[in-house]
Amino acid sequence: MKHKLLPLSETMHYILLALREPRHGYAVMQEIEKMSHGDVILAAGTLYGAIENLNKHGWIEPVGSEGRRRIYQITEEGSAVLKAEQERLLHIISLYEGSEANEKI
Amino acid sequence: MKHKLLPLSETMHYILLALREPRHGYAVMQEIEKMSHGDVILAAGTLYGAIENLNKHGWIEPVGSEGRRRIYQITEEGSAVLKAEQERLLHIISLYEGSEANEKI
DNA sequence: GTGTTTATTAAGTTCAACTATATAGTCAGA
DNA sequence: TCTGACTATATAGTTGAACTTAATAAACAC
Repeated sequence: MKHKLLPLSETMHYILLALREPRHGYAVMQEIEKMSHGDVILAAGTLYGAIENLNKHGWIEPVGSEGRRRIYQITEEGSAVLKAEQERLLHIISLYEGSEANEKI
Repeated sequence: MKHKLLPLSETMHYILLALREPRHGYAVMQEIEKMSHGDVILAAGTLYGAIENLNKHGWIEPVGSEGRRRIYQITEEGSAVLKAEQERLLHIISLYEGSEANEKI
């Protein structure tokens, strides 16, 4: 599953995590702020650009709309990417000696 | 500790991890290939550019040389960055429901 | 002595993420 | 009701990390 936008950037990663539930762009922005305890606040341009990009790659897809709002959700391919990303991160964390995650991968 | 090259890219992250031991550029390249089980193979341009950048930011420093080889090692500031990065990754992993790392952060 | 590995440098390209701005609807309070 | 804040999306232009490619050169094996 080699792909040009792997490894996932923090932006892409959080958007995919947020879209495990169907959400429109603005709601994704708010969910990410919440998930990250306010550490990650995406600018509008970054958010909508990334959504367009993820949609183009088939990792998320539109699943309806409410007025101006366009609702997206992660696809099966997107979920597979998330799973691979989780394993990549667990591997990197295992390289920190003394880490609580050691010996897990 | 807000910084322009945070969050750490995979490249920067592996280089810092490799330089917890003193190493020259080429040895860093090999260590990263080994650490990542061959998944991450840095091109020469990427590696030396990143080393220059990390040195400029004070996260690694030259600690001697052997002929053409210039040996670098992580600084205290670099170690602090690694620690922060570890925590960031553990937090993101905790967002995966059912993950073994859940409830750790 | 020819080819491979070691070791570093530099030029030029790509694209995600950024800033900044434009647009427009909704909604609360003065 | 009008003024500002919030909701919601879009787009133009900039920056810089990571990439490809290639040049240079020493050391070593065959």
